[in-house]
Amino acid sequence: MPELPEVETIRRELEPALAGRRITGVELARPDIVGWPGPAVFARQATGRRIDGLDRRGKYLILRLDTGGPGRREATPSARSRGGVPSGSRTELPARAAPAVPGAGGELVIHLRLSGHLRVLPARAAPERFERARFRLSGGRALVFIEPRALGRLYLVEAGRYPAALGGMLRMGPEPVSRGFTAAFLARRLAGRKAAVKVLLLDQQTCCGVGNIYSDEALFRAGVRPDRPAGSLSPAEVRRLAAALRRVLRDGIRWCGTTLEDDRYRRPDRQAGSFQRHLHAYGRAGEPCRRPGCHVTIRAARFGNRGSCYCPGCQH
DNA sequence: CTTGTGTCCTGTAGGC
DNA sequence: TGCCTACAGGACACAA
Repeated sequence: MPELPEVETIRRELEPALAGRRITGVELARPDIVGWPGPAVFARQATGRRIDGLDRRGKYLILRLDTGGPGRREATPSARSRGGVPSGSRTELPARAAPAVPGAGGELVIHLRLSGHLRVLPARAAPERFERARFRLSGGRALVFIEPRALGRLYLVEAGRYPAALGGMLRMGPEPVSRGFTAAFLARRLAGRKAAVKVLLLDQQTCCGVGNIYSDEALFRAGVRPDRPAGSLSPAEVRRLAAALRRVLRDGIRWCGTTLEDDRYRRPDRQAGSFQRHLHAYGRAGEPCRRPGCHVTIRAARFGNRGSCYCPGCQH
């Protein structure tokens, strides 16, 4: 499942292929994956705009778009349907100039949720299995959004102006790989809370970009059990946890993310990431702890309706 | 404000 | 073989 390191890997690997390209058309195989605004408005307003660069915030990937203002090239209308696609299963929207959006340009925000993938393919490539949306680009290629579970979402907003559907973007805490993410900040977030520390780590207001894999790994590295009441951590444990979060996420980026057998995450070029080789806790229930000298069996448990794995020998 | 639960969505795995 | 259920997971809505 794409968490911060996976989304950051995708951002880095897609940027060269996307930056400077213009969106010449949008096809929505599943209009309901558009979270904001309505699918027709989304497609119309995305069309014709240039991708200036890619950003990431937490698990959100952001395609920075130009203003769609003066000097914008009129997009080429394309009613040509692609071969082999049953008409009707796909909403083909006419490409038309969007009304100029005032201000600093737009953002095409993508959340991959649990199983979303992005690929850059020849524009006329046959539809991928589970393809939900396709952005045709200048230069003869297309950005394809593939999402088996259809929980992932696409949003189109004016830069920085997030609707309620994207309110999490505004409430999100500091980037855990940045200097703004300090032990003092984490301590404030955990102080006085009775909820399991694992549950709070998954809260994007506490540690944005963290999901189940990296929270389990950070807790392992910090030597803290996931079910500890958050407020019960000592200052030293909070410091270890803040450092572990930062390091585990950086390591995840260094190894280009975690690709498990279920293939829920792959890099845009279909290569696997390799952080799975460095996992100590996540997905290892029933296997022996990998820490030298510790052979305790990794245990599985559920907190806050979520699976967790931890080592009873290393985590207290 | 905090905490817990339900919802979305669909492929996969397991039981019988 | 085939149906059924449980499960996975992130984010949000809602209830207590």
